[in-house]
Formats: sequence, structure tokens, C-alpha cells
Amino acid sequence: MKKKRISITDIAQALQVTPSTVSRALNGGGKVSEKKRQEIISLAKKLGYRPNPIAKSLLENRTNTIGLILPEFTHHFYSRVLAGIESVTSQAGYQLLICTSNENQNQEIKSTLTLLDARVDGILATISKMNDKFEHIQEVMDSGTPLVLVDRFSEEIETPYVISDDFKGAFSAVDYLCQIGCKNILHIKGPDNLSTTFNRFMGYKEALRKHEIEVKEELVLESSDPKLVEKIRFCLGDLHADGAFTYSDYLAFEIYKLAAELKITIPEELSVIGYADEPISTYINPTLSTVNQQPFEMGAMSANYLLNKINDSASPLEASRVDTKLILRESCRKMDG
Amino acid sequence: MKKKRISITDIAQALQVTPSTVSRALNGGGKVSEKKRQEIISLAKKLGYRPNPIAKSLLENRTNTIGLILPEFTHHFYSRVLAGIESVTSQAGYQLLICTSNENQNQEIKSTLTLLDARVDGILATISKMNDKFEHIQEVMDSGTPLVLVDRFSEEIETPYVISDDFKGAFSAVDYLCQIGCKNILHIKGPDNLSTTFNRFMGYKEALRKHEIEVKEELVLESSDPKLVEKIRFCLGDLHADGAFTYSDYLAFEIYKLAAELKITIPEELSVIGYADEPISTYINPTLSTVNQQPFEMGAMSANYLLNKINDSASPLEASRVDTKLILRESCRKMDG
DNA sequence: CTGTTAGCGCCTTCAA
DNA sequence: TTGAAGGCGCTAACAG
Repeated sequence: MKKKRISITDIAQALQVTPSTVSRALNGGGKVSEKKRQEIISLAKKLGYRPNPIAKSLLENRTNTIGLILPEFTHHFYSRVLAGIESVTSQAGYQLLICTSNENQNQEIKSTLTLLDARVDGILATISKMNDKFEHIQEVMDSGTPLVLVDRFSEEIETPYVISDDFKGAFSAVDYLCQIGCKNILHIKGPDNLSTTFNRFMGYKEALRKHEIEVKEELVLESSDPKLVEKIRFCLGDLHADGAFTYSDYLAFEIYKLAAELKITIPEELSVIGYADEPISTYINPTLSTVNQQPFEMGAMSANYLLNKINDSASPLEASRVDTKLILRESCRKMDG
Repeated sequence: MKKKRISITDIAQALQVTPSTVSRALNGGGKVSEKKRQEIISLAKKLGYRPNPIAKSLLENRTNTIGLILPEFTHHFYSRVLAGIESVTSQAGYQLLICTSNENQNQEIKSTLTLLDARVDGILATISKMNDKFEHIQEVMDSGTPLVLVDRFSEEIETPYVISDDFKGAFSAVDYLCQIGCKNILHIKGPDNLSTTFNRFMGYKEALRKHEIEVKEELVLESSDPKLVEKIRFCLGDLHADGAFTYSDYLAFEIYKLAAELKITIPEELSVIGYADEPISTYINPTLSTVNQQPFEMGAMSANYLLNKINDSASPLEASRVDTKLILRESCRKMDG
């Protein structure tokens, strides 16, 4: 049984004043005689009075709450994004209401409505992968609720977003591989239709172009390819790939396995760079070089954008790409090697 | 600028009736002429009316919101707990308000107050590791807000909890090692003062006892020991350990490294079992056997307890230990080996 | 069947 | 300096 919390009127009655007076005394706003103010404040403290934010919300039409929609929390990446967001919002005194979309558009739509119904002051969202409908997003914008997209965006949505700079991330990785002398660099692409897949592939190509290395089709594989394993084997063995850049760290592990099978040593004969800096990367042998996307910073930055937009609705439409960091570990030869 | 949402009174005015009538029509409760009901419903739909839950909260003194306090989200374990909780609460139509304690008691206290202020209908919490003060927890209970502890509990707190059965988990692992014929089983303990460390150690000892194997002090190490690496080397080399059970998967990886260094083959000469079933376990070579704690189920179960308690304040004080699952992978010899 | 009244807890005029 | 009144959006009790 939930106990009744003590309210402003309880204090007022006890002190034979009106609720208005108590309110003024507690909020410092109006003028209250110093004596009464002290009386009220001390009684409030004694009784453990805590204002009811719900009543205030009703009045002020704001909830001090931010809604968050993420596809899932299980991947390290999103849990770091969440941590970054949480650190900023809690610092700013906002609550965080979370929803999961499970990469399912219907759930995303449902979550959006839930958050809108809850009258959150703003929404942070990672739209699900296969997003073809945007009415729910439009609805958010129509409602005047500030919205910031995280990690993924769509050109059809005119709202601030914070994404990772996949192009640069991929470029920096492949550029490094070229610099240490790799000539035959394998790339395993990610899932189709994802802008990240596309951008990382672009970064790969651009780095090769910079170093005047031709892009060989046989060295570019698709992670969804049922014959992926055989093809990797072919690239490592017959094509003598001396470098590999993969869409994810997990794909890099596949390369590890096949390299071991083919007795190809990493990094002496093959330098490998993955993507995402999964915690695993430091635990496998040799430790994996990878591209860190700074997900915590991404979350924090998007939360800051949102808070700005909430507090100043005229704030400019910001959009940014968070820089990636190339993390070099044992899986790559050294620059001077 | 947040747009004014359309309210029950807007509809009432447009239709020349009173808000009460609209309320009744929409909630099906009282009697309203079928004609008016249809009019009202259709206008509400047309205008995109959605009830304001804040107003309802104020009235009903419930928010349909559950508060969650976790130490952090970054570890796979907690992100799975969170996922489990989320799946249950969202299914039940509750919102989830989340706070982080960062294993810091002051932050935990602050979060607790925040949630209490927010008038959540119930709280799920993993109390921080070093917990010596329980006033804030007591305050939650005094307030009548249902509380369920997750993953960790204290005997000083009389409230339902859901924790993992560390004893059984450890027992099952070491029992298996004994069954496949290991005689010298190394154990690396977790951080001091943690009940999980203690319970897993107990499980280890009990399994040895069952198989009439003596517990050798030299084979029990502490993860915090600065000389841990040397000691492991001594156990594997000089003491010819043929089995290892570690407090965490990460500690198991340390064993992997040293076994490789000492040219000890896993699983032929040494069988290893970790704890937690980190995603990494399936990516290292050989894949790691481990104890899965079913964190998702743990989260789901605790959320269910909480919902029960919310809906029936007289519900019995439930407490349970979630069963663990021994996951056998390549790092252990087979039973018939 | 429908309107009136009152109130959830708080704050903000407006009067006194 | 303080009190009274009104209202945020909604519902419930009571009239009519």
C-alpha cells in the first residue's frame, strides 16, 4: 500500500497558513516574512516534504523526462551509447525513459507513441534498420517535441542527428594498412542496404585510391555470402592477401580462424583491422586492431544536442559525425616494420 | 515550441457537451447515448486525441512507471538483465525509468530519491557492491513503493529478490571437471567481500568434496593477487593442474594465455571453465566452456515479481535463485574422453 | 442520459 | 506580506 506523501497543503494546515504561502516560501519566489519562511522550510524538512513533480508537470506542460528509443542494449555499442546519454541527462537533472525497438519498425512506432503520450520533453532515437515509413517520426516533429537521431539518420527527416563517421573510420584503417605496405587488402562488407556498409566500403576504396592501389573485385566480399568462408580462404591462400579490413570485429575473427587453418601468421603475413572495438578485441590472440566509434561520446553528444534544442527551440539544426579512433594492436605490423 | 495537445475539453467544446460526457464516452464507463458516443469517439479520433497520462497520474496516484537502478549497462550481464526487464515491463504497459549507480553508493542514494520523487509504481534495483548504508532502501520500503532486488541482496533488507545461484553454478562446473577425470583443479576467486565470490568458491569446494578430492590451498588463487600470473604459471606447470574453474570468463583467458606460453594444450591437458558466458567465449580458440547465469531470465523474473507486488500488495515475499546453465564448449574434454 | 461540482498537488495572478 | 481564486487534464460522485 502506497503511503500518501505529504503535500504542500499538509504543511499549510499545520502552520495555519495557505498553500500559496507555503509554495512561495519553498520556491523563494514571492515575498514571505522571514519568520514564516523559516518555519515553513524547517517543517517541510522535518516532514520530509518533496514536491510532486507530476503536479508540476501538469501545470508546466513539461516532464523533465527524455525518451530514448534504441534497437537493443545487448550489443556493447548501444550499451555505451546509453551510458553516454545517461551521464549527460542525469547530470542535467532529466529522467530517462527507455524503449526498445528490436529493429522492428512496428515496435518503434509503438514506442514513439508511448513516449509522446508520456509527454517527454524530447526524444533520442536510433531508427530501426529497415525504415521505410517515417510518419511516426513526422508526428514527433509535428508535436513540437525535440528529436535527435543517434547512430542512424535518414535524409527524409529534418532533425539534428549524431552519427559515426564511417567513411573516415574505414579510410583511416585501410590507409594505415597501405602505409605499412599491404598491397592486397581484403574487405568484408556488412549487411546490404545499410549506409554504414556503404560508407565503410567507400572509405576502403578511397584509401586504396590514395595509395594508387587498384580495387580488386575478388578481394571484396559480402558478409551475407553463403560461400563467405570459402571465399576468404581463396583470398588468403590463392590471392595472397596481406591485409584485411572487415565491417565488424566478429568478421575479423573469421579471418583469424581461417588464417590459423592456412598457417598464415598474423601480423607477419597478414595484418587485420576490424571495426567497433568490441571488448573481445583485446582478449583474442593476437589482439585485434580496430576502429573505435566512441559510442559513449556519441550518446553524450546527442543528449547535449537534445538538451540544447529543448531549452532553445530556435537552436540551429545541428548534425555531426563523431570522429572514430583507429586502435592499433597486435594484429597489424608496425609502421616501421 | 511544443504544441498544445488536444484535450478532453477541446472535444467537449466542439461538441457542445461537458468534459465529463466526453470522458465517459471515451472510457466506456458510464452511460452515454450511443449517438453522442459515436460523435465523440469519431471526433476524438479525427483530432488525434490521446489522453494525458500525467493528469491521470495526479488523480490516481500511480504513474505506470517502474524505476530501475543498475550499476552500469556496459557489461553484457547487465545489458541482458535490462533487456529481460524491458521485455516484461513494456509487455505489461509500464514505462521504464532508468538510473545508474556506477557502483557508487551516493549515486545510488540519489537515484533512489529521484525515482521516489518521480512517484514510480515500483523499483527494481541492484544495490552497489559496497553497501553499508541501507537508509535509502528503507525509505523506499517505508514509502510503500514495491521493491525487488536484482542480482545482489542483503539480509538486512526484507524485500523480494532474484539472484543467481552461484553455488550451484560453480558446483556444476567443478563437478563436471571431476567427472571427466580432473584431479588438480585450479580455482581463481573473484573480488573479496563479494557474496558471489564466496558462493562460487563454496560450490568449488563442495564439488571436490563430493568427489573426495582434497582442496589444495596452492590451487586456489585470488584475482586481485599482484602475483597472479606467476602463481597461475606455477599451478599449470609445477603442480600439473589438469582443470581450471575461474570466477569470470576474463580470468579464464588469462589461463589460456599462460597455457599457450607453457605449451599446455586445451582441452587435452587442461580443461577450463569460466563464468558468465560472455559473448567472447564463443570467439576465442578453443571456445570456452562457461556457466551461463541467464541474466535475461533474471531480469524478466524480477520484473514479474515487481508487477505482482504492485498489483497485489499482499503478495508473498518471494525470493529466488535463478538456475545457471553449464555451457560446454571446446575448452573441456568430453565426458567419454 | 448528462451536467455540475469537486479535487488530485502545485503555482500564479489578483486582491486585500 | 498574505489569502483567495483559478486552472493544468482528467475522473468520480452527485444531481437533475
